[in-house]
Amino acid sequence: MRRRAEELHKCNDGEEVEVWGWVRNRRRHGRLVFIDLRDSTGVVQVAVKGGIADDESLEKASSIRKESAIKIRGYVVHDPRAPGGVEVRCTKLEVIGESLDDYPLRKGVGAKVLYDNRHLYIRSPKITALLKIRSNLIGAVHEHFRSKGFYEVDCPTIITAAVEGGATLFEVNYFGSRAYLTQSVQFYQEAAIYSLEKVYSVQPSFRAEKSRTTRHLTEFWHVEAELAFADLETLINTVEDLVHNVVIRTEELSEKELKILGRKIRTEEVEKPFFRIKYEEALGILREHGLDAEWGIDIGADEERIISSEFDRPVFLTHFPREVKAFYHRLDPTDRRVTLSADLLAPRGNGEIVGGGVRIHDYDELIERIREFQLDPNDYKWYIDLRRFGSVPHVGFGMGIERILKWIIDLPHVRAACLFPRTTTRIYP
RNA sequence: GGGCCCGUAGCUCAGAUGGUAGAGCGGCGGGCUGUUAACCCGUAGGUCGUGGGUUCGAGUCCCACCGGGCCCGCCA
Repeated sequence: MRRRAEELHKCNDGEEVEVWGWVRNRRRHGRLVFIDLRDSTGVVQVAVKGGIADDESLEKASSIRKESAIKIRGYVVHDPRAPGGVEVRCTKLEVIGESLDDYPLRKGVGAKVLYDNRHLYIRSPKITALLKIRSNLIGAVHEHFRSKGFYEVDCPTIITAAVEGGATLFEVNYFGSRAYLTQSVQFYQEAAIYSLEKVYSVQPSFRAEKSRTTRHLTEFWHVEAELAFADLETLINTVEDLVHNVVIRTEELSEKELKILGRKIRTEEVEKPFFRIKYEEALGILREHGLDAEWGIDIGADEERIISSEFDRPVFLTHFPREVKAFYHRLDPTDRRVTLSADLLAPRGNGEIVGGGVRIHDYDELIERIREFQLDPNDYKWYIDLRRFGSVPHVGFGMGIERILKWIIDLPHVRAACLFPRTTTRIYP
């Protein structure tokens, strides 16, 4: 009977099993060969011994290359000398798909080799664990939104006008006319709330900015949501619930994978409530740290680090000046210098993980803000049109999957959270 | 767009002050029935990223380019 690597410790001594998988490593001792056999559930040691296995199997075990796919027939033995306390004594080894060359990855290879061989590197137990955690996290996002009455919508990724600015879009030749890859599905979701009221999506966004830091990807997975009949307070509570529940749930689902990675998700970091400070208060904190924080400055990486190091839980930064936020942010009716916006900073200098705010629902205010940013209202015709037919106050936000992962499992770079990352310098494999 | 750093064997790296190259791992051959990134013995493998310059002589100094990494701006 075929067994998975992770099931073998539950088997009785002497139980006959088949294990199918890939040769992770091999150690030869003459007529005794150890194979670390890997499948999607883990790694198990196979002992191929002369006298137990037939000579053909022993010879094959002795010469087989790393990452060859093989089928082992044998019996289970609990043996303290085996890693994990259990191994399979092989009676018959069968090759399914042999490695045709020496495997290019081994201990000690550098980041470039690993990313050049990402198609192979993702087989490693650590990357396998990481991909499972990512899958658990995205599952938790869907669980959360569905339990809160949101509908999932699927929005186009080929668009004609920018959401943020103009300079950071990837251009696409669309049958001879100019189109772009989307940076955000926000505008489409804003349309969808007039049908479904509460919507969310998980899909890729594209940013062409030539940013080369450990927090940037040119293609990243974006959780976005939009809510009708909502204000800033509702937005903040919605984001707080989402981040709290998703991190807690991911930790629950990923116990085994976290052990493999040697990581611990600090669930105490997502205890509610998160901190909430206004832009103006943030300037005060910066001044206490000796910075010349004038009204109107944007909160950059250095500033974010200072602010987030003041708190041991995530911090909402709200009420940014109108000049530093995109045109669609609603101005605060009680102080028109600022927007009703909220960014969420992760602890320990992990920076912005969520950006959101109240959207402008008033027709005239939207036109005014588009002009203020020297954009052409004709580029946003249908978006503006939404304000002409039953417009309601609404809010929305975007959250970066890879940034959440980088934060909660201490990754060195957001690209480590991707199956095949896309950065300014990497589009292959 | 701005700043800093790196490129030497398949991989990870060492090669002060200029004198034409080394180690470990991996590969290959041999040995080994309890290893855990196995070990032991032997062995092959490099126009030093590319192009140009300085010099009697360049892996080493200078310039340009290519490839990669980090930080900032910008963002999730």
